[in-house]
Amino acid sequence: MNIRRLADHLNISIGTVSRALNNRPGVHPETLEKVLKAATELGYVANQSGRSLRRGATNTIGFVIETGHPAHQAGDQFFYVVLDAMNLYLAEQRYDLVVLPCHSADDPVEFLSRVIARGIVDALVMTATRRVDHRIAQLAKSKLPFMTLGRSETPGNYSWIDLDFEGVARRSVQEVVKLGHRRIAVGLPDNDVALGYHYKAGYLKGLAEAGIAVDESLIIRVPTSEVGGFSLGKQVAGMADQPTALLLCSEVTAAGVYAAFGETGVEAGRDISIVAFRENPLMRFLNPAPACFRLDLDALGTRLGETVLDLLSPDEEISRRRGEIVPLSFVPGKSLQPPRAGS
Amino acid sequence: MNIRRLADHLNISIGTVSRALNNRPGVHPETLEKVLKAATELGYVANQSGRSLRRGATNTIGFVIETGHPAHQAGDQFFYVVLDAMNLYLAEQRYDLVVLPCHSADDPVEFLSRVIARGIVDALVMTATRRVDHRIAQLAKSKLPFMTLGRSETPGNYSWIDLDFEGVARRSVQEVVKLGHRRIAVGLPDNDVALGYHYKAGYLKGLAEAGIAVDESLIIRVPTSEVGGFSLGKQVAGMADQPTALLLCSEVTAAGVYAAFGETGVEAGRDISIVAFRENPLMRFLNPAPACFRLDLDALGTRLGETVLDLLSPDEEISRRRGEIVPLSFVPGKSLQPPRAGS
DNA sequence: ACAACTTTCGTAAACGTTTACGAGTCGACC
DNA sequence: GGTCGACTCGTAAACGTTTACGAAAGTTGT
Repeated sequence: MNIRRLADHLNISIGTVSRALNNRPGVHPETLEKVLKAATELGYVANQSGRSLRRGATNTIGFVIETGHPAHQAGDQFFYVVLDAMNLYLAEQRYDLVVLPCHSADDPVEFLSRVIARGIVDALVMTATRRVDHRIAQLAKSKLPFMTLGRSETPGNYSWIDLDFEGVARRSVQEVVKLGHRRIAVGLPDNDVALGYHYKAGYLKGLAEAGIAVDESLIIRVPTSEVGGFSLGKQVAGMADQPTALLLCSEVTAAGVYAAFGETGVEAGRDISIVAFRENPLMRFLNPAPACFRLDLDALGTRLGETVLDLLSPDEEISRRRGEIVPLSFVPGKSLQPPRAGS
Repeated sequence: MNIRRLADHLNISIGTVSRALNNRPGVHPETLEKVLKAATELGYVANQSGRSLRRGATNTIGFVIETGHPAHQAGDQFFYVVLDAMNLYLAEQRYDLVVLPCHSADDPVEFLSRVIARGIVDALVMTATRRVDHRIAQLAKSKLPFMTLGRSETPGNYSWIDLDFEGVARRSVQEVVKLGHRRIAVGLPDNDVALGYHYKAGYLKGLAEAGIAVDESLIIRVPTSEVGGFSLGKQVAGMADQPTALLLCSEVTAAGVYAAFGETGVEAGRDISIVAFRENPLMRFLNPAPACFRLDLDALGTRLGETVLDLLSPDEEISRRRGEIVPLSFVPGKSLQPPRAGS
C-alpha cells in the first residue's frame, strides 16, 4: 500500500493525498476527511524511506548507549525509565526513538561515522559522556545535531543535561559534617567518565567549606559496579585509620560496599556512615537504608526529549545550544549516624 | 556527499560506482580499487533512505522491548549483555541493530503497525512474549519476518528461542527433593508472560516424578520485581505450615525474598531452601548464596542474531522458521540445605 | 575479415514521498 | 462581462540509490 494506490482508490492525485496527510494548507475539508478516513481504513502509513529521502529528515531521534560500559547500565532501571519517558514525549511530537547500542569493543568514532553518513536519525542523544570525548569533536564536525547526557569538557556546539553531581557531593559532605564526621572517604569511578570529576569537585568544595584538609588516601577509585563496590568496601574496612563516613557517586557500588561490610563485620551507620547516590528500588533491600538523593527519572526523560527536539527547531532562538543541571533532593537514611565516641 | 559527487570526482558513472561499492560482478579490478579508495578518502557512505527505497530493505534489525514492563528489565544486565552480543554478530554481517522501545502505556499493536508500515526494519526480535500474544498474530499477518525471545502459544510462522524454564523448574524440584524436601513452594509471575506457564509445568512435572501431591497454596503469584519478591518472602514466612523450599523463576525476586526473610527472622538455607533462576552478579551479594542456573548470555545474543538473519536468507531451507530451547546449567549454592529435623 | 562472445561501463528507470508550480473553477467586484 | 483573487487540485521534478538493459571495446575462433 503506497500513496499512489491510496490516491487511485480515492480518484484523486497523490499530491492532494500527501497534502492532506501532512495537513498542509489548501486542501478542501471534505477531501481532507475522505483521505484521512481512507488512510486509516486501508492502514496506510507513509513509507519512511521515501519520506526521508525527499525531506532529508527521518523524524527519528537516536539514543546512543555503550553496551559494554558498566557505569550506566548496572543494576537498575535508570535507562529504562528515562527511555520510557523520553519515548512518550517524542511520540507526542510525532518523532520516533531508536536506541543505538555501540558495542564496547567497537570504535565509537567509527560507529558514529556510520550513523551519521547513513542519515538514519535527525539528532542524537549521547550517553556515558567522557571528560575528553572524541565523539563530541566528531559530531560537532558533522552537521548532525546532538546533545549529551552528562557534560564534557570537550568544546563543541551542543546542548547537554547533567545531574548535579557536584551539588550532591557537596551536600553529602555537609550532611556528614553536620553529624560530626571529619574523616570522610569518597569512592570515585576509575575511568574518565565526566561525573567523577564533578563529584570530586563537590567533595573538595565541601571539605574546604568545613575546613577539613584533603587526605588523598581517602579518595578511592574503583570500577562502577557491584564488584567495584565490594572492593571499595574491603579497602575501607581494612584501613588502619578508618574513615567514619563514605560517600558514593553510584548506587550500584553501594550494594557491593554493604556486602563487603557484611563480610568484615563493619556495620554501616554504626561504624561508617554511608551516603549513596541515587535512590532506587534496590535500596529498599539494603540494611540500614542508605541516605541518598532522589531524582525524577520521568522528568529527566521528558526534558531530554524536549531538549533534543529544540535542537531541530527552525527558530534560531529555540535551537540554540544550552546546558542544564538537574538538581537532586536529599533523602535521609539510617546509614547516616554521628561518628562513634571512640573515633 | 552523494554517489553522484563521488562519481564525478572519479570521472565515471554512478552505476559503476554503485556496482563497485556493493561489489557486484563486472567491474574492472582497477576501477574497483579506485572507487573504494576514493570512497574512504571522501568518507562516502551510502545514504540509507535512498538505498532502502530502491532495494526495499533497510539492512536493519529491530529489537522490541517493553519499557514499562518490569519482568525483562529489572535489576540486571540481561538485556545489555544480550544486545551487546547480538549487535556484535549483526555488525559482522553488515546489519544494524536498533532497539525499539514500546511504551508501556502505548498499544503494542498500534506501535507495531507503525514500525511495519514505515518499513524501518527488515526483521524484528520480540521480547516479553505472552502466552497469547496479539502482536504475533499481527506480525504473522504482515509480511515482516520476526522471531520471539520466549515462545508463545499463539500460532504463527515465526522462529523463537526460549530459555528452558520447564527444565530449570524440574531440575530445581529434583535438587530439593534429593535433599529431602517435600513441601516445595514456587513463586510465579502474576501476568501472562509465557515463561510462567513453562516454569509451572516443570514444577508440576518434578512433583509428579517425586510422587508429591500438588498443594495450590504453595503456588504463589507475585509481580516480577524486588517488591514482588519482598511480598512473596513475607507471605511464605507468615505461613502456618511453612514450606521448606522455595523455587523462583526470576532472579530479581530473590533479592526481595532475602530482604523479607531478613525482616522476619527466617534464614535462607536453614529455614527454607531457595533455588533462584538465573545466576547474575547481584547474587554475589545475597547471603547465603542462592542456588541458581547459569546461562551464557553472550551465546544467547549471538544465537538471536543468527536466527533472525536466517529468516532473511533467500535459501528456503535456511529461512524456515524454527524453535530452539536454550538449556541452563545448575549452580549449587548455600541456600540449599536439607530440611531441618523439626519440619 | 567477420561473427560471436566476454568484459566493462554508461544510461535511464524505478523505489515512495513531498512540494513548487501552474491550471482550473468559482465568486466578487468594478 | 471581464479582471482579479481565493481556493483547490493535478503535474512533474526531486531526493539518492540500485539494477536491467544496451552499447562499446576487446578477445577469440573460423
